[in-house]
Amino acid sequence: MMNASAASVHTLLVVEDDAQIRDFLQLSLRAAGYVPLLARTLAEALQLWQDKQPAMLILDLGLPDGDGLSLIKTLRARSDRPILVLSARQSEQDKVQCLNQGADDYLAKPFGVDELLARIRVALRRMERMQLRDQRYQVEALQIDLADGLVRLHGEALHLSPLEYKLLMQLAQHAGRVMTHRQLLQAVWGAEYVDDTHYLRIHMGRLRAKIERDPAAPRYLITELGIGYRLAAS
Amino acid sequence: MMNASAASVHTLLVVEDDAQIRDFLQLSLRAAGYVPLLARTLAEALQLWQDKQPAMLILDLGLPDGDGLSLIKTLRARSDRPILVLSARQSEQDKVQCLNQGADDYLAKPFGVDELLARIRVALRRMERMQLRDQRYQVEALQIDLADGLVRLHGEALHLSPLEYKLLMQLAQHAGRVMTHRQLLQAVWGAEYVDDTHYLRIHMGRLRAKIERDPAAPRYLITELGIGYRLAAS
DNA sequence: TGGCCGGTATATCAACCGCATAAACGCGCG
DNA sequence: CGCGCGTTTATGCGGTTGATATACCGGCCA
Repeated sequence: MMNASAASVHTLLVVEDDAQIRDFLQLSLRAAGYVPLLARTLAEALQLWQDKQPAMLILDLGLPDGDGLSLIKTLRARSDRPILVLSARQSEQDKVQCLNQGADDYLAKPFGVDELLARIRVALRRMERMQLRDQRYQVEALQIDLADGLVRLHGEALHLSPLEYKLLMQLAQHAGRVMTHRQLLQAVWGAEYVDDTHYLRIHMGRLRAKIERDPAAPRYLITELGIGYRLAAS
Repeated sequence: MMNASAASVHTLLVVEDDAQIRDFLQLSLRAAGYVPLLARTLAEALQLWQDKQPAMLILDLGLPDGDGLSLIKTLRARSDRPILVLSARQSEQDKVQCLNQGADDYLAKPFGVDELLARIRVALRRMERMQLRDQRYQVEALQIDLADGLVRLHGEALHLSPLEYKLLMQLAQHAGRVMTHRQLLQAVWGAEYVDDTHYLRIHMGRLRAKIERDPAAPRYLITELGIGYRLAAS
């Protein structure tokens, strides 16, 4: 059985110029089960944001190379992900300005780790509710709602096992493109199972039995010989 | 600063026992274009919440007639609307506890009006993105009124324990969609109970005993193996 | 054409894990 | 004290999973 917590590992972008605080944040976040990405400057932050697409931003104001507010505005324009601002400044005006520009929360230094973690949790919790909203995949009679966690065939829901569901979601997220055996095994079973293509065959078979009208001549779940599998695109 | 347009006038429930602060909040909020509803006690608050369905809750901790935390848990179990906590207590533990139980923000006294307004704006802004769903749920003989908190089976109201009620409301709010064990535990028991799935099983069983005609073959309360539960949609 | 072979699909079955249910316990409250 | 409710403990059941075995299918070559 796969690890449940592995599914909800969040990547957090931390923008902080002070090396000491940066280390402190890195350790705390990692200890709490997150994957922190560290940036020292706004430019670096923007790069990482686009590159890694972290779940949220933790931004320390007062960076050397520019105004933190501009980063908030920029990111808010592109994404709905949570932004939490840390700052040494206590002034109400600063807070109001940040919040108005699109920040979701503002935490003044000095703060406790526990409060920081709690506020991160709040932000992520809320985001998860909104996030899976309009992700939907459809080809012919097969329809996959990631939001509802439902898979429909000719309109009526069909029942998948957790593993089959994971597998199908994985394919649906890269619909139309080939996913290699290794990729699928890595994503569904974990890194240790990367070579056991055997598992894949079995469960692909079971998936086809439920999804395909004629499993011997699959219309949705295409096998790419010697490479992997692919979910047909519209 | 411009006012929110008249089209989006928001009703805010303010729970505050100190008359002076209450007046102050009332005036400030009204001046900012909101419609404040005032409550002195938890009972009153609960009543107004069900009655008027305000857009969010602003809760002062330390009320005379009970624990504010319980109100947070109760409301969070029934609704996704924002909860902002005000408190004289500065301790980190208080903050963490509130945030874990489902509060969206925590503002320690003394605070400035502008910051309060900014944080309210953030909460409402975010909420508007999430579309609230219908306040009534019905499938076949099962009918749930989220507004007045009534559950009917074949037309006649049936009695649920507070916990069963919370559980069912939570499911009804996301009717048709799978709710994970973690989500349900977080919403009903709190963030600390996120891993105790056995609580869920037991109380789901009791819910089914009251709701389902044949609990062994549930029609409304569907279990999604390895994932969570789902209230069947029409 | 027929046989071999790598890669792939299906069948069967046992072990295990997650789930449901029952029943006992503890606690607050009238 | 007895009642209602939430928690804890115990136990049986069924679905899911993965191991093993067997059948398939196309390409290649003699």
